[in-house]
Amino acid sequence: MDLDQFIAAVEIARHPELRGLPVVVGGSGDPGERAVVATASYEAREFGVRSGMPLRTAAKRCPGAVFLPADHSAYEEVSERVMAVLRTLPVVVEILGWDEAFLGARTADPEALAHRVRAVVAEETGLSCSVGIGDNKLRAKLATGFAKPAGIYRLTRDNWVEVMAGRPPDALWGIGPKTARKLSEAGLTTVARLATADPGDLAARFGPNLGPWYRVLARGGGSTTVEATPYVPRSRSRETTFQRNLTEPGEIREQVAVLARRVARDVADEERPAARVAVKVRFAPFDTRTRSMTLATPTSDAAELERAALTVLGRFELTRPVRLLGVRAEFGS
DNA sequence: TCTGGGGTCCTAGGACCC
DNA sequence: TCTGGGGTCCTAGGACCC
Repeated sequence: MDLDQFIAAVEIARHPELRGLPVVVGGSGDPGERAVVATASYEAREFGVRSGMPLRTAAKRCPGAVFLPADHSAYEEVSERVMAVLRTLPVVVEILGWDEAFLGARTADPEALAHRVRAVVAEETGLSCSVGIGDNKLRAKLATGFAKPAGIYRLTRDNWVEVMAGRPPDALWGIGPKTARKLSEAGLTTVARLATADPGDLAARFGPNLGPWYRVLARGGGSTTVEATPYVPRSRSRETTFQRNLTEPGEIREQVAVLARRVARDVADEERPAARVAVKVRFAPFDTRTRSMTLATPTSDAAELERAALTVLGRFELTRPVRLLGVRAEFGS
């Protein structure tokens, strides 16, 4: 189940006068700032506005769009309501993000179940969603994409080859633009070709695990286990892109301390100590580096985490303007 | 006018140990 | 005078996803 234009839909629900208009959500709602599009309504997408695009670019492509600030807590609240509705159905719910979940079910009539999912979500939340049906999670996930918007689509071993064979490898979930380019350099320009590629050659090009895995993906393989077990985070992080680059070392240290204290609050909420601290520095124009250290003893103490972050920061040479700083805490295994 | 924020997992090299 | 094989941990970076 994947909610249609989720963030834009939440905004339209509470600002009904925006229905039918191009709406772009992202940053603090000022198209002039350093920020990107979180979601664009379908009307804005008509103008070529896409998620991840700088707000400035979106404003150029669609000057008439309504720009709204991202309101994370509002989206989280609506998302939780949707997930609660899904749990009232005879399915196992595995949350994949704010707007997505795997629904595990055995049924002779998956389309009937899918219609029910769409109807119940619409009745209880007013939101539209799409449902993909698959005989494993990969196929269900891809089917959801074909179901959009507001539809249902079935992708199984029966129609996998017919639907997928001629598509480029980055149509698969887990193969992005970089890997697609490397695959095409090896002559692997379609899912069909990747499905019959030599596993040894793939291992040599992409690593012992990833390489052969790509071939499995191309054959439509994947897990069928849908798990409702609550998600246990491996790390918590905070980062900020500054509207103006930082150049003063003292200011950089202060901002890292601020981020470290926010991360420490998140760590404390987890009630598990952090075992590792990493600092990210993005130098202008866009050169990103990370440094990290394993703590002598895992800790949740804010002062200790701040000290560790500043120690790691000290290993950077801060002679260039900084556009982003980030602090991440990793939990032990 | 460049390019958010919050995550996960994999890879590879070096250190270190037995 | 030349040196193996296996394992784990640490670290940095890359790629991908929502």
